[in-house]
Amino acid sequence: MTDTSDRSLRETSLATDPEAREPSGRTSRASAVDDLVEHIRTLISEGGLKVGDSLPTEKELCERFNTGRNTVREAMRILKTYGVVKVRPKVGAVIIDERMARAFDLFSFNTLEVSRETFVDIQGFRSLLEVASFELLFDKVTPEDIAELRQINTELLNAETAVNASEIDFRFHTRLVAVMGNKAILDVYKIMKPVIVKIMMKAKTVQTFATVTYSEHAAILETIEKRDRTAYQ
Amino acid sequence: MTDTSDRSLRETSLATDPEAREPSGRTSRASAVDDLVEHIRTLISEGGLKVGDSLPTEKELCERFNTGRNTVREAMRILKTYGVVKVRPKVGAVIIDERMARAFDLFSFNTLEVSRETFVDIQGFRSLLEVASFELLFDKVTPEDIAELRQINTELLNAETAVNASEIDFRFHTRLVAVMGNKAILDVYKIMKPVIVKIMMKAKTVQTFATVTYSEHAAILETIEKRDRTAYQ
DNA sequence: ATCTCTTATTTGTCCAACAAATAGGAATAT
DNA sequence: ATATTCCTATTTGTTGGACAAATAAGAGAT
Repeated sequence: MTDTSDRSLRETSLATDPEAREPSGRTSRASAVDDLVEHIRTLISEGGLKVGDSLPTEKELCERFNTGRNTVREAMRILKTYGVVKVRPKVGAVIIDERMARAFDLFSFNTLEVSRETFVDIQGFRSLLEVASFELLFDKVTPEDIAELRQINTELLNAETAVNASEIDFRFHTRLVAVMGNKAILDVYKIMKPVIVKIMMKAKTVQTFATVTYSEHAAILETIEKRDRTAYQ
Repeated sequence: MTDTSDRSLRETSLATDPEAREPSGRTSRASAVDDLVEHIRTLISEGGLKVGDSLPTEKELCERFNTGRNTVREAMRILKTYGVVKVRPKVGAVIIDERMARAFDLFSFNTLEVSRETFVDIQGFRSLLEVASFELLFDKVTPEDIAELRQINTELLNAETAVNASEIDFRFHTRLVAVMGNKAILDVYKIMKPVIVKIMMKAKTVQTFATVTYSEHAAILETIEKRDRTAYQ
């Protein structure tokens, strides 16, 4: 960059402190990337940057912190994964705050199989969520919502596989939750999708979906339409 | 790597589908890095890899998916940030599952303020959760639970700062949620802790915590003890 | 058999080049 | 003068190569 002589002695003057920089308290002293993330972090807080503000360009960050561009990119990649910045070509990195959504994204990363306990827990969580939200639905639901829900439910009759039916089933319930207009709840619900779909598929055939599940949905819609609160449960 | 001729035509054969690969449903078609993350993800699930197993080396990933090493590194950086892999020099990347810890890290990133919408949504979600869980509590709660809850509530009287009081307040509610014995709900609740604490602190002084909040908690405990379901709401 | 040292492999960082996207200005047409 | 189109410079996205740092595994010495 500015001078080409020092490859090995990397910036030591700007480093805050070598130890205990990692959030998780890793033992090893921070890498250049972790250092840089920390620097950018202080850059944001000390500079009083808020959502919507821009960060310096990659090149400027290279020069300012005397580091290579790939290092800058890896640091930015971390921030992007955190949901703290959003990067577009030519525009650069602007600060956002989608950390909540990203936090829930973590769980959609279903590389590991879901343990039986988690399975049960999420099932409980789901029913809790839906029962609780039922009260709210009455105040929020519109005829358009109901029409759309009925449409989705109809698709259930034409589903060819159980997997397909589960997806539709999930869409029905997601749409139901969406009526509440609470993004946090919707996010959580979406994140739990893989597990929920599994739950729905468990011990259900295509016929079951087309008959039992369909009827249940229809009953729910009727109940909502009539605002018949006591009929639920 | 294997062939040096094609710089521009990047592998299209292995790509699952270009659209709607992002969890958050972004519009843009996936970048090479996002593609690669997806590939590695399927590599893990289809290969039946579990915690402790190793991923291919960076070079092997380059060759297998016909991509540059920096792209591989950015993809791995995402996985590291997710808490799904742990990378050490010479050893390579081994699969871990520290997603929960990483979820907490997200909000320790306290440089940003929480946006107003998130604020409102979380508040709604929280009350929903707690109202809904109330029913379940009656069946699950033990005298030990109540004693512990009362102990926590007492601490509220001795809190010196609003921050301190908020923490205690959160601990009370967390403990309440914990009574349900549903880990999924508890996890979600913990993840939202920073936001919830902020909500609790908003427009509350230490006096408020010591009087109003304390009384509310006490009332909740009494209600639970009496199993007086109708008294709630 | 145990220890030490070397070596080969792998990740970490930097650099340079080019491709792709695009914001902003220049040139042109109306 | 205004609007449209085109061009250009800037910035991010991707690739390849080089070297440094860490270290697991094997070779060699005791």
